[in-house]
Amino acid sequence: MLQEKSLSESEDGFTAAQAAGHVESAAGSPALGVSGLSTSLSSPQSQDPEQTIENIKVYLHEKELWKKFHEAGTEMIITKAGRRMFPSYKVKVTGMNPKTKYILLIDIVPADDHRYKFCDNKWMVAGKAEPAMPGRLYVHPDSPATGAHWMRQLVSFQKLKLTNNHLDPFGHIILNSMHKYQPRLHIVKADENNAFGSKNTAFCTHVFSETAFISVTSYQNHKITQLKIENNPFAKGFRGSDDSDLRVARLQSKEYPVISKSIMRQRLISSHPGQLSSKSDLNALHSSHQGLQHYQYENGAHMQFAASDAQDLPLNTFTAQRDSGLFYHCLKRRGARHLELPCKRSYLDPSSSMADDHYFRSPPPYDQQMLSPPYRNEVTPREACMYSTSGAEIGGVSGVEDLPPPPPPPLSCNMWTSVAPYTSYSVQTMETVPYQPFPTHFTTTTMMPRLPTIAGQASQAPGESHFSVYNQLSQSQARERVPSTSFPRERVHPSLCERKPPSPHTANEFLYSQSFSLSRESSLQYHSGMGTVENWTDG
DNA sequence: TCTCCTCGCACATTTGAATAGA
DNA sequence: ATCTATTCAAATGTGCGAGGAG
Repeated sequence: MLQEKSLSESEDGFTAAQAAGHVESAAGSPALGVSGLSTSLSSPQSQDPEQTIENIKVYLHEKELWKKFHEAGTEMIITKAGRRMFPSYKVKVTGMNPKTKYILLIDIVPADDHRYKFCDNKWMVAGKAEPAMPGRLYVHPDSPATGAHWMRQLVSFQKLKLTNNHLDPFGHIILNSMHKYQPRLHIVKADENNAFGSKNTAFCTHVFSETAFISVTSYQNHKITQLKIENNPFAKGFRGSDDSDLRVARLQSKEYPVISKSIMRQRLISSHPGQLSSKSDLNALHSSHQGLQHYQYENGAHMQFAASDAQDLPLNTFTAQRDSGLFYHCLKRRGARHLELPCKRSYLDPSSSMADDHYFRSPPPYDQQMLSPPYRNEVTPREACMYSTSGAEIGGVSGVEDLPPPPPPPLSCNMWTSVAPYTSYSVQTMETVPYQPFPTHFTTTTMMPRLPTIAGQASQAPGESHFSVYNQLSQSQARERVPSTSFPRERVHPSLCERKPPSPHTANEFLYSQSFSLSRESSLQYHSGMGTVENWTDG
């Protein structure tokens, strides 16, 4: 998995905007059973026209499952300690140069600037979004690795975690609850230092519209709960049987199975079918986006987004909201499973989406919202507040393997940054809520595991983006460094909950932060500042 | 009263160390 | 001594639901 080290110096920070070239669409491959959007930037470094980065194609794994969730309105739980995404983000990558090293990373950007609420069994705009959470990147732990490695098997980001803890010390991606987000996959060509800090760094971005979701602290839509339980092995305990129903009922000191609140809510909602039609722009959360979007980078590079197999995508979703007059028998565990309830018809009913498309044609599709003209927010002053290690400057430093491990990240200066909403598309929308400006910059923090070296961070001039580097702690490691209140689980021994300096053993995992900037004019632009990430080695 | 969030719980899977056997 | 397979406990990942904050 890991490759040979390269300790030569790099020159500059990650300057994506310097990566000239264009982007082309990538069609899904039915043979692979996966498909998705694909965007890429060509690189001036690319020598082999057959192996340029724009030839990389990415296919979303378990797309059918994603679509199921998408149709129901995907929700992702966020917790203080961090929660994995389910379905997990897994992709099949092709078209890489087998010998070239790449870095794969994910960021999650706001899909719009709204806050939502789940009302009358549908998502509705509840106001303006909270200030954007500090943008963070999740770098695949295998990064950097050769194209052969990435293409050998599925690339899984299942360990990515989402949190609503603004002070999260673990490097989890920080989100606001009840907000809509869009994950994006970035493939960055590693430079000679196995980093992407050099000039002419090539990268491409891939967006799968069906992976968009609303972050919640508890599930709002019963359909999503059921889908999670049915598909997530860890939730198997909530899959009921008659026996288990009785067992649970006994555990709950009830003679008979009970009906959960969610079932009751569903029942209530179902009894008011007239309220189920939706004007929420979230209704469109799941309509497919077809067509190609073309973007120009400030350096002249172009980018296109293509719904590679948009024909496979459902026209829309939130089936429950559509079939207002219909009922289905929903099953509920914890006592209520196998009780026939007057809920709406099953969301698994494949015919439902076909029959009820018209319910969603009026409101702007969710995808279209994300395709809406970008908006601009204030750039928060916090953006300039970045954690800086005591190590060497990021830029142009090599051989930092010899540096002592950096101090643990403070609770969190660099985390207060703004995040640009997802603005990858720019088609007109029927959105009735006017878009607000979106920030010209957003800073992201990158987790860089398995890196044996660490580099410091250059000071940052106002308005400039940069990288900051510090230890990325594994969950267990991090638990040893934060107050126990962050981790209610009893298994965390109190004595382990004190903050303490990272040991040399933990120094091989790093948390990088970097800044991207997005400009309204170019729809999607990546700027780099003075900083750079150094020595992404294979340790 | 309502919405949203936190926390502890039970249950399941995953992981990794210890052990046995070839 | 090494490698592989098995076992088992700990760690981790789930949704549920009570209760609290605002």
